[in-house]
Amino acid sequence: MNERLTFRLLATDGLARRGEIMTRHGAIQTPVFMPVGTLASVKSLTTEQLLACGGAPPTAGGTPAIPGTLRSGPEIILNNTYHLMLRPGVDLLERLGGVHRFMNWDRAVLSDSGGFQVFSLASIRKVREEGVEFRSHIDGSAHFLSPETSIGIQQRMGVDIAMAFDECPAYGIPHAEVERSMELTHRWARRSLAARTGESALFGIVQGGIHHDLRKRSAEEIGSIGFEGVAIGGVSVGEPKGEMLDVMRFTAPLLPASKPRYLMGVGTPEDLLDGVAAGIDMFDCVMPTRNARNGSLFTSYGKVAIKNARYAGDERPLDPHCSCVTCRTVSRAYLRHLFVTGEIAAMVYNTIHNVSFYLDLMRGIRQSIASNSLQAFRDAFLSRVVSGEVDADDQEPPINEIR
RNA sequence: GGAGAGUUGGCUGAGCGGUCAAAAGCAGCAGACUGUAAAUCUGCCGGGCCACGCCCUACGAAGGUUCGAAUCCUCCACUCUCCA
Repeated sequence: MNERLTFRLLATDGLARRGEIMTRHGAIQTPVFMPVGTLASVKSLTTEQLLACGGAPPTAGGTPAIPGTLRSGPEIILNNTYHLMLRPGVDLLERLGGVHRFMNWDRAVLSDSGGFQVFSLASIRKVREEGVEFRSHIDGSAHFLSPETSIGIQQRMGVDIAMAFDECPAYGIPHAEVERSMELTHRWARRSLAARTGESALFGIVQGGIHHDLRKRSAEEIGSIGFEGVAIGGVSVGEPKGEMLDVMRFTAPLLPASKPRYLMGVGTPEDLLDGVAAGIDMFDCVMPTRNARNGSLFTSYGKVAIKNARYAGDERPLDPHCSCVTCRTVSRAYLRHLFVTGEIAAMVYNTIHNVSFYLDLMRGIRQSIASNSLQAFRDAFLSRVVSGEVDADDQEPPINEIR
C-alpha cells in the first residue's frame, strides 16, 4: 500500500463515530484504546501475553458472535520517542529492524513525540524556538529534541503513526503563556510535517489549555495543514475533571471529520465513554497498566482494590463477566495473595485483566455505535459501576450487557 | 557454681530523667494513580471520647528515689553469652 494511513467512517451515533483506520501494520477498529508501551513493552506483559488480552469469547456454537471479534489483543500500542532514544537508542533500534521487529509486534504502533516528556521532566529541560535541550533522567547526559529530530527518530523506529513534536503546558499558567506555547506548538507542527519524509503517518496536536478561544484557533490551524490525524493534547495534566471534559467536548467537533481524532492521555472507563460520545476515535492512557501494577482493577461493577482484606478468602473470579485469562483461571483470593506477597505474577494477571477490560469496553462501545445504542450502553455501564457492589458477600453482580 | 549482657507497641529495633503514646523498618488497614523517571506514592496504625484537644492504660513484675521515670535504685521472674 502506498498510503501511509487511511480512515474510513463506518457509522455514527450522535457525535460518536465508528470507523476503521488502515495502517501499514493492519487495520484498527475505532473507537480504539491504545495500551501504552513506553519502552517497547506494555509493562509486565510479554508480547504474546499482550496478544491474549481481550477478545470476545466464542458463543455456544464456537463461532464469534460478530465476525472478526474473536481476534484478541490490541490492534495498536504506543511507544515513546524520548524514552527509546535514550535506551536502547535509535541507531540500535534502526539497525535491529525497527520497533516492530525489536519487540516481535506485527500490529500498528504509534509513538509519542517526546512532547509530553518536555512537560513531565520540566525540571531538567530548556525550551527554545529551535527545540528542547534536556538532560537524560538516566545518566544526566545532554540531548536535544526538535520537530526535525523527533520526527526523524520516530520514522527510523518505523512506527506507523508518529506524533508531531509539541509543547504541553502545565495546567494553571496564564492565558498569555498558554497562547505563546500554543503558537510555538503550531510552528513546530509545520516543521514536523515538513520533516516527515518516510512512511510513518503523522498526527498533529491541538493545544490551547482550557481556553476555548485558543483551542478553536489551534484546532483550525492543526486541522488544516495536512496531518493524517489530529490529536487533542494538553489534557489530563492536573486540571479538574470538568475542565478536561469541557475542553474535549468543545474541541472534538472542531477537528476534521474525515480524519481520526485522538484524545491523548485519557483516561478512565467513564472518560472513554464521554470521549467517544464527543466524537473521539482514539485514546491512550497508562491507567489500566499502571493501576494494574498498583493493585487497582477495573471491573464491570466498579474498581477493585485487590489488596483489600475482604478478598482474602474470596474464591470468585475478579469479574464474573470478564472472559480474560485472569478471570477465567484464578480467584480474587489468589490475586490478593499474589499482590500482597509481591509476586511478579500479580502484575501479569492484573495487567492482563485491566488491558482486557479496556479492550472489551471499547469493543462494546463500537458495537453499540454500530447499532445506534451508545447512550443506552453508556447508561447501563455507568449504573453498574456507580451502584457497583464490589463487596465479597454480595449477590451475583448484574448481567453484563457489554457482550 | 562464677562473670557479664539483656527483657520497649504484632515482629525487628532506637531511646537511656522532662520536648515519649515512645524513632525507624516490617507486618496490618485504607486511599491515590489519566500522551509512564511509578512492581510507585500517601494516610492511619495502644484504647476511649462531646476528637486540631482531653482522658485511660502502657516500655518483663513489684516496690522505691524524684516536681517528673521506658530512662536512676532495690528486689523478683525470665532470656542470652562466656568461664567452670
